[in-house]
Order: sequence, then structure tokens, then C-alpha cells
Amino acid sequence: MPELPEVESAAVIARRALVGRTLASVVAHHPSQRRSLPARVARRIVGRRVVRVERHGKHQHFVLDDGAVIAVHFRMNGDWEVGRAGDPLARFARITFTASDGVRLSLVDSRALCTAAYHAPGAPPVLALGPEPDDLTTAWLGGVLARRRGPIKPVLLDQRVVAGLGNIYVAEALWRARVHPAREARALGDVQLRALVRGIKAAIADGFARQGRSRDGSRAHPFKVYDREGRPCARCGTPVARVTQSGRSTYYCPGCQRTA
DNA sequence: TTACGCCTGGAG
DNA sequence: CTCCAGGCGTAA
Repeated sequence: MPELPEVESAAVIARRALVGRTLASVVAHHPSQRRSLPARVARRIVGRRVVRVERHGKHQHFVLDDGAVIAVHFRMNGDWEVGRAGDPLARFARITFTASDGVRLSLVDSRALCTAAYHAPGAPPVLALGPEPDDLTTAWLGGVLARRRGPIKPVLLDQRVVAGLGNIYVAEALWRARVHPAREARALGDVQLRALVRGIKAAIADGFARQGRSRDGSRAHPFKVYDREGRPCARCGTPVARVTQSGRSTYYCPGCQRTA
């Protein structure tokens, strides 16, 4: 699930569920989450009203009326499920926030890698994030890439470069820009740089467009190259290739993403 | 820069 | 059974 577009639509769900409501209970159901959100901390949250839900890159911040922040990160596959107090709990519910009027928001995450940390009033989380894709400029990206050695793909996964990109959207953005994932980051020319900025914005916009109609679970694979190894490139028909870069799969088209 | 741990499920 | 998974912090 969760890269920027997915986290944004999740944040909308959380916002609708909790903003303006007072938390009546907060429970971490899995030891892994209890480490970062122990019962004593959860008790401190109870009685507070949620005034705002912010998204920064892939992070979600529940801002409470005393200025405290609950920082949630889905990691690999977290998602929100909205229900009512007393409803049967989802099998992989890891944390539940129940409001005083009975609305319940559950963080569902089979792998239990999600994190939720409490930040006391006056000590907000410090995030090291680059610009959101919407605010990305060629000047910024060019400046950052000029100081990087190594292939472009892992650089784009660095949240300090651009906030919110993950393995899927980086592959999609590079495909749109026709840039080879192994291309030396600082060797990108102006034309490729501009194409890459456009590609990032377009890939993310495409993700957003998909969010609205993704709940009906129709089409499996709306991606251009991600998870399409061996299938023909939509642009040139060349079979999509998969390589490993810094331990993770990268999908690309060897036909139209050339110059490594 | 790479490798591993964190966790668990699903696919082959 | 083995391998893979949309992330990320820390260690080597």
C-alpha cells in the first residue's frame, strides 16, 4: 500500500474519523507497537482531542489539543480501518484509537512493522524530508544530485531528496523520464533532470488518480513497469527488466530507458 | 555503501 | 520449504 498517494488517502480517512473528536482509548495490540506506545503513554493520550491530522511525506501526525503529536508510519503495509467501538477487531489490527462517540480507527498491518510514537507537547517530531513532489523544482533536484555519487534510483528513495517516493513510484518516475535506474545521479543533463521532475509529479499524480477508484478492487496492475518483469513495455514493447539495486528490486524498460 | 533486523503472510 | 514484499534505522 503505502507510498505518498496511499498515505495521503489514508490520512484523509484518519482525519475524517478523528479530527474534532476526543480520544477515549488508545490500545497497542502487538508487543512491537507496545514498545513505542506503552500503556503509560497511551493513558496520557486519553482525554485529548485531535485537532489536526497532517501528512509529511509518508509520515502521519495526529496533533492533539495539548500540542502533543502521535507520529504514525505505515512502513511496508499499514492501513487504516474505520469502525465502531465493539465491532470485531480486524485480524491484524495493531493499534486502535477509539473516540468518545464510539468511532474507532484501527491501524491494520499484518507484518507489524508500523510505528506510532508519542511526542510530548513542545517536543514535536523532527523530520528530515525533502520537498513534496508537488513542490519539487529542477533547481532543487539538480542541486542535490550534483552532490551525489552513485546510481539515481537509490538516491530518489532517500526521503531527504524528495518526500514520499518509494520503490514503486521511483520506478514509475524513471520510466516516464526515460532515465535508466543505474544512471549516475550527478551525470543527469538538464533535459533529463526536467523530465525526471515531470516524471515524479506525473507518477504521483497517477497514483492519486488511482486512489479514488481503488476500493472496488478491479484492476490488479495499473503500473507501467513496477512488478511487470518480462511483460512488454507500454511504450516500446521491450520486455520489462528487473535488477537489484541496494538490495531492492528495480523494474525498468531496457528499450526506452537507455544510457546507464 | 551494503547488510541486517524488525515482523508476518503469500506465492511458487 | 524458500523466496519475496510498497520502509527505514542502525551497524559494519
